[in-house]
Amino acid sequence: MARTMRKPRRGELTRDRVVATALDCLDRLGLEAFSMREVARAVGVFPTALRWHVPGGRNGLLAEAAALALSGVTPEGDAAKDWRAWLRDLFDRYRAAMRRHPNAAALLGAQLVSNGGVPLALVEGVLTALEAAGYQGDALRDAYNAVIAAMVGFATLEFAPEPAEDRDGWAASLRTHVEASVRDAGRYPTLARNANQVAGQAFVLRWQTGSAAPLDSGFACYVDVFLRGLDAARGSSSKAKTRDVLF
Amino acid sequence: MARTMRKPRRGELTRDRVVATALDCLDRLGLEAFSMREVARAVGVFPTALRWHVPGGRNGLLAEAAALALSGVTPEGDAAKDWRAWLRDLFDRYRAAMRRHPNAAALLGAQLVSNGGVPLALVEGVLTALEAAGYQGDALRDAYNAVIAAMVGFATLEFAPEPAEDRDGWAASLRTHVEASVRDAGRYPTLARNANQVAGQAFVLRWQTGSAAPLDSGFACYVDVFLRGLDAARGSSSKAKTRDVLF
DNA sequence: ACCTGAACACCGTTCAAGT
DNA sequence: ACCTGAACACCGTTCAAGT
Repeated sequence: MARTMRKPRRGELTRDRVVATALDCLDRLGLEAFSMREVARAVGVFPTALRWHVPGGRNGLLAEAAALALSGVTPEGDAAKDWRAWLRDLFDRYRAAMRRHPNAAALLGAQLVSNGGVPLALVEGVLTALEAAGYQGDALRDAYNAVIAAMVGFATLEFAPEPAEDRDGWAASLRTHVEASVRDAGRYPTLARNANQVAGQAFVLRWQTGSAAPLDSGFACYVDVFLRGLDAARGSSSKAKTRDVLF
Repeated sequence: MARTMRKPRRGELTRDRVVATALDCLDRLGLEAFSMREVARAVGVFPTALRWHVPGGRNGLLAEAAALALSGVTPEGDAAKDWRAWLRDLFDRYRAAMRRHPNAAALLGAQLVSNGGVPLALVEGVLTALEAAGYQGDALRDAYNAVIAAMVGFATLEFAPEPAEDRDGWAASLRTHVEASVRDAGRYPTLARNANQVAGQAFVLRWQTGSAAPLDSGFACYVDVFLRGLDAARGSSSKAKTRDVLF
C-alpha cells in the first residue's frame, strides 16, 4: 500500500516531508494564502519539484495535509462496548484535531473524501457503534451519514476563518453592528431579550473565530442533543417501519 | 440601510446586478474557478470597475453571493407556535437552497458571517423556536449554536464539490478502491456486512456529490435525530442543573 | 459618480533540460 | 529517479487617468 518503499535518508525530500510541511504552511498561512511556491520555499526546493512527490498538485497536497490533520481522531476503544462513549469520544477528538489545525476544518468540512486514503477505521468504528445502538440496513447507513455530518458540522463553523485583510477593523465594525441590531426589541424581541448571552458568543453574531473564542458549552450541548437523538430515533425511520409491516 | 438610493435605469450596472451575476458565475464555474475577471466579463465591464460597486473584492463579492443564495430560507410561519415544524422547515429550506446553489454550500458552511448583512430574521426565528421548546439563558445560546451548526453541517458535506480536473477518472478509481476496501471482511467486518447499503451512498464512501446523488433519507434521519435530541436534552444541561441546585 | 487602462506581484501548471 | 529553470496563462489589487 505504501507508495514508496525506499529508505528515507536524512535530509532527503520525502512525500511525507512535503505533506507535513504543507500542513505546517496551512496552519501558518491559512487556506487562501497557501501556495505550492511557499511549500517549496519551506522545504528548500524549486516549486516544480514538488510535483514529483505529490502528483495531485495544490488540491491533492491540501487533501493530504487535511488527512494528516485527521490522523489519530478515531478512538482506539471498542465501539460496540459503549457506543455512546465511543461516539462522544470521536466528536471530541475531531474537534480537538480541528482546534490544532483550524485552517484544515474548512477543507474537511467540504470534501467528498480525503483523497489520500479513505479513513476506513473511522468508518468501521461509526458503523459498529451504530449497529450496537440498534441500527441496521438502510437505517444504519442513514444514521452513519448523520453522524459524519454532525461530527464535521460544528467545528467547520466554529473555526471558520476571519477575513485575511484588516481583521481588527472588520471585527470592530461587525461588533458595533451586531451589538446594535441585537437590542432592536421592536423587530427582534427574542433576540433583544437574550442579547447578553448571545452577542459575540453565537454563530452569525460573533466577531471572533473559534480559535480565539471557543464555543465549548455550545459544542457540549450539540453532542448531547445528537446522542440523545440517536437514542430516541432508533428503529423509528419511516422506511424501516413500512418494511417491518411488509415482511 | 440600503447602500444606494438611486433609480436603477435599464442596462445600468447596479451593485445588485453584480452580486446576482456573481452568484451565477459561482453556480457555473465553482468556487475555485470563480474570478472577478469572469464576473466582469459577464456584466460587460472592465475587471477593475467591479470594485466601485463591491468594495470587498473577491471575498466580499462571494460573501454577498452566498447571502443571496440564502435569501428565502427563513420560514414565514410563527416559530413559537409549533417549534418542531418551524425548525424542520428551516432545515429543509436551507438544504433546498444549497441544492439550487451547491457551490455556495462550502462558502456558507465555513464562514463567520455573511458579511453583507447578518440574517437577523433567521436568528430571531431560531431563538424563538428554542424558547418555545423550553430553552433559556445560556442553554438557549448553546442550543442556538447547535441548531445553526446542524442546519449547515449536512448540506455542506452533501454538496461538497468533486475535483475540478478529470472528474470521471477520479470517480472511477475512487469507486474501485472503495468497492474493494468495503468487502475486506477481515479488517472491517461491520463495513463488509453493510457494503451494499453503504458503498456509493455514504459520506467518505461515495464518488458523486449530492447534486448528482442526493442523500435524501440520510438527511431525513439527520433532522429526525436532531429534533428528537432537542426534545430530550431540554433543561438537562450540566450548567443549568447546578444552577438550579444553587438557587 | 462611474469606468477605463496599464502595471504589479503573485499564482498553478507544463515541458524541456539537466544529473 | 529526482530536480532545475524558463515560460505560459491566469489571477486580485492598486493607482492614475479619463468623462
